[in-house]
Amino acid sequence: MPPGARARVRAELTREIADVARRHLASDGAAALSLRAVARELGMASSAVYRYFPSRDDLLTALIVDAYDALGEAAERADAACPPDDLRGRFRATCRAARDWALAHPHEYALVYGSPVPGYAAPATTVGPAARVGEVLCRVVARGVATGAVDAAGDEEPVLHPGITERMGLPAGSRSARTAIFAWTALFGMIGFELFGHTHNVVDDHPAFFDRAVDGLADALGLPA
Amino acid sequence: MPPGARARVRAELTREIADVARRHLASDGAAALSLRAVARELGMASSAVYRYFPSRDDLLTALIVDAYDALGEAAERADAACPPDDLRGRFRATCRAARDWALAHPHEYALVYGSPVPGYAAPATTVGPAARVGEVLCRVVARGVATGAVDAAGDEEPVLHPGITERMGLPAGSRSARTAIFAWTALFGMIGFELFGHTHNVVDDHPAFFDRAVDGLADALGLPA
DNA sequence: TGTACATCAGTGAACGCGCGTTCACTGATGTAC
DNA sequence: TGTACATCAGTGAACGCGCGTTCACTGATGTAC
Repeated sequence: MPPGARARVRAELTREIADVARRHLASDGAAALSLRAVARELGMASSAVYRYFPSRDDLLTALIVDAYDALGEAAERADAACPPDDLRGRFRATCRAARDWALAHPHEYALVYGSPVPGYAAPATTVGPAARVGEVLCRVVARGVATGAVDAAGDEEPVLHPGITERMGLPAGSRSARTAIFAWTALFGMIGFELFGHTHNVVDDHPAFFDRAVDGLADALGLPA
Repeated sequence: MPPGARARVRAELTREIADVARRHLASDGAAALSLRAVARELGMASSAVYRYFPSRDDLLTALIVDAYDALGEAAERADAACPPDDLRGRFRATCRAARDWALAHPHEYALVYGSPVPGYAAPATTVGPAARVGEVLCRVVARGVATGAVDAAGDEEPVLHPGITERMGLPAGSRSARTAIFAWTALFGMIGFELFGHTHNVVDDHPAFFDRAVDGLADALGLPA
């Protein structure tokens, strides 16, 4: 037996616990997630879960990281499936992927983009995964800058964090960069409103509404049609 | 004594309970709101609260309605303080009022625009109050339509609920109406992202970022500068 | 290869907590004659 | 104006629940000689 035999079993069960927790999250929401219920479903004593996750909050953190990663990966794959210079197509595909993922995983979406869980402070581990969708959008803009398709003027008073504009290859006072970040917030605003029912009796055809709005954002960014 | 003496005391205490509950909500969030804690703070038996609110959910509903109303009133007042034909000014003032209110009442904002409270179904009572901010924006657009400042073309495939476009005095396939609803979702997207910390280390100057984004939305709506 | 020991997974009982809601009740406040 | 009665506010005990976390423990799995 390899020395990692025990470790592998351990990793397996850790994953299994997280899977069950994710399913509970998906059906009942974050507030209803309980260590005891997860342990019950796995047929083990509630105390045994503590061998794998030191506390409920750590389990929650794992789910948050997983949700960000799943959403981020969906966005990245959609983007990667487009020709690199089809900027508008990449932008559209990324936005759609985010919406599709959110509609398919409403509770996981709510966990990361809804109200902060009371008494829970997100650790640094979540920062990287949380940034993935935004970074896809940044890369689209960066490509546009490189090929000259995106306006690189920087005549505004800077409002963004310097690292963001830098990553897009744009000056601090860039209108394009600011618009990209706005598009990012607007994207999740639309998704959240649809998911949480605020557009009920307001929007009839959600997919079409979304697509047109995304095209409007692409226009604002000056992405070639 | 007037016959309403008892009723007045009753109304007073009902308000007092809601006030305490709102303070608890403001400091600890919706999930932590408990009938017992409210009763404790008021120095009464927890069972006594049931004379005023038949259940925890009814108390929550009252708070939700109050939050929507407070936000709606803030938006309406900001709008009303502008000259009726200063469309861009009205739009800007409404958006800013919404942001200001949200920043001042983060937990109440989260209660109504964050994740849906698990196991809670919003009753019809909340529908009217929930629509107030959106209706202010509709009225601004409607005014623009009346004076000819807003583009009244309707050559798109309709995606909105008919009642919405009707209220703005626009045809079903109106680009302006669709953009207005998009602006509404984008507005709350920005506010939510700022409030829930997603723009931390992304946006440095939030008020300036917000103002420029709002101006961008006003541009998209074609509101005269 | 075989034995002695250390490591680790998992158990089950318990602690202490707070919650929403119900119920039979005591008094006080209003109402009708 | 005074009394008999109904209404209502508020009490306090109780029910039943589920939670996160701790702790001393039993066995099984791996390790070192």
